Amino acid sequence: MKLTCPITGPKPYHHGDLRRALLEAASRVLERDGPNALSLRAVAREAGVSPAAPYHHFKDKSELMLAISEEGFDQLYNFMRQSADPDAPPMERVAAIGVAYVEFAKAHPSIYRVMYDCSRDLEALPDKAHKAEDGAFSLLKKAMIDMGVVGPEQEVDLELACIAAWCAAHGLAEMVGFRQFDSLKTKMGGEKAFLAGVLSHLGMFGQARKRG
Amino acid sequence: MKLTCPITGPKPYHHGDLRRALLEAASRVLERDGPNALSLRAVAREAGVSPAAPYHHFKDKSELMLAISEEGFDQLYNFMRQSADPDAPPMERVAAIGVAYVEFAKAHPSIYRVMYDCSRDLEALPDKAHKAEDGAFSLLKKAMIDMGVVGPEQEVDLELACIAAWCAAHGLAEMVGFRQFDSLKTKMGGEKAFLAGVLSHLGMFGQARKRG
DNA sequence: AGTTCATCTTGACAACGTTTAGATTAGGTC
DNA sequence: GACCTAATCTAAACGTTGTCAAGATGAACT
Repeated sequence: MKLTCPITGPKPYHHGDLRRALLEAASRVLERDGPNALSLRAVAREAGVSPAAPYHHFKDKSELMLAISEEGFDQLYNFMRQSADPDAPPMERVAAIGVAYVEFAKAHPSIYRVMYDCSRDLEALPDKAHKAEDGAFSLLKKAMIDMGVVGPEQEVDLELACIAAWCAAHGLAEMVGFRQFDSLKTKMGGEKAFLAGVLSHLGMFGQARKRG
Repeated sequence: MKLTCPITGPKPYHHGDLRRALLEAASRVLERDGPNALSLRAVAREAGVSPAAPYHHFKDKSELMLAISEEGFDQLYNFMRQSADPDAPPMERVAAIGVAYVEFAKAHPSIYRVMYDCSRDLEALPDKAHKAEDGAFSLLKKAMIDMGVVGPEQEVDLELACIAAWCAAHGLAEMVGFRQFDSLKTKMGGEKAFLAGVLSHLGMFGQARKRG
């Protein structure tokens, strides 16, 4: 059967660009049924192909997950970039990046979960394997340089500060992902105030808020 | 068959205290084969019982995992308590607690993974469901009060500071769990210096290091 | 037109979580 | 001591999963 999509036009192989279709199907499954329902077979089912079809595009399940993860980090990078107004003062920009990170994790909890499940399974592998994060990470690094808290001569300290910022954002993202903190939120008058409050205690985000 | 263990003596039910045995078997599987190999059947196999036996002691797999998780948080709590010398100045104590947290996660990566996999699956449940963390969390809170950074009158701010500290520690624990940071570590002359460096950027741990 | 090769399907396998029905045995009652 | 009840364990099965081998299909090139 020849499936020529009216939008994207004719596809390169006899059943279309299945790799792309699988990733989109995975995204749909993820949003609809959550990360625990994300099986290879469910993705194949959603894409309308046999359970073995994905094996011609991904070595195994973990490679599919990794591809989803990479798309997720791309989305995260774009969102962080959009949220950081390049004309804003550097400190505000760093703070905005941190807030964007947490907001992304909260808006797309399933994708965020897959992203870090993959990272966890890449455990003990060389740093090169984690290339997915690099785009977002270098965006943060650039903003931190502009911020001028760490001089450009101390690149070690810059790296440390960026790692620390990433830890803080990831820790907070996870925490608000699986804890409610309801009583505290109401006591503070909303989630936004709560997030700002926690961030004010967290390293360079705190610095940014104190000075900005 | 009557199995009377020579060490622990006769067991209450006809095949012994299976609940305890299952948890110990799970711990063994976890250390030997890692978190991805932790299946209900594998635990039953390790304990020498049928695949259906665990269902008389745990509602389902997630309840087994939760029990393991609770034991893990107990261990974490004890390790944190041991590491925080009660006679040391408060700021040192807070720093010691943070370092102990990260060291525990690094020393028992499989258990740590199960602990937070459970937390993630308890997502969107009331805070009461997360009672496992509470022991360790209140230990931190006590040390923070002694530290005197946040006055006891502002209990909201105290809570925020504790949450922030937990986020920082968890974020760092995960980060060093699945990233090597090898070049940076060697550049700094060891892992200890690296950890201290990152911590110095992270909120109240940073404060503790700057002042202590 | 025919060959080649990537792509997809079919059918199978082991392992998993879970349920049902039946065997075993501990603890309390006569 | 015999008996009953209820808790505990086993055996067998079901549906699902990740994965693979064998065969069918069709696109692209000669």
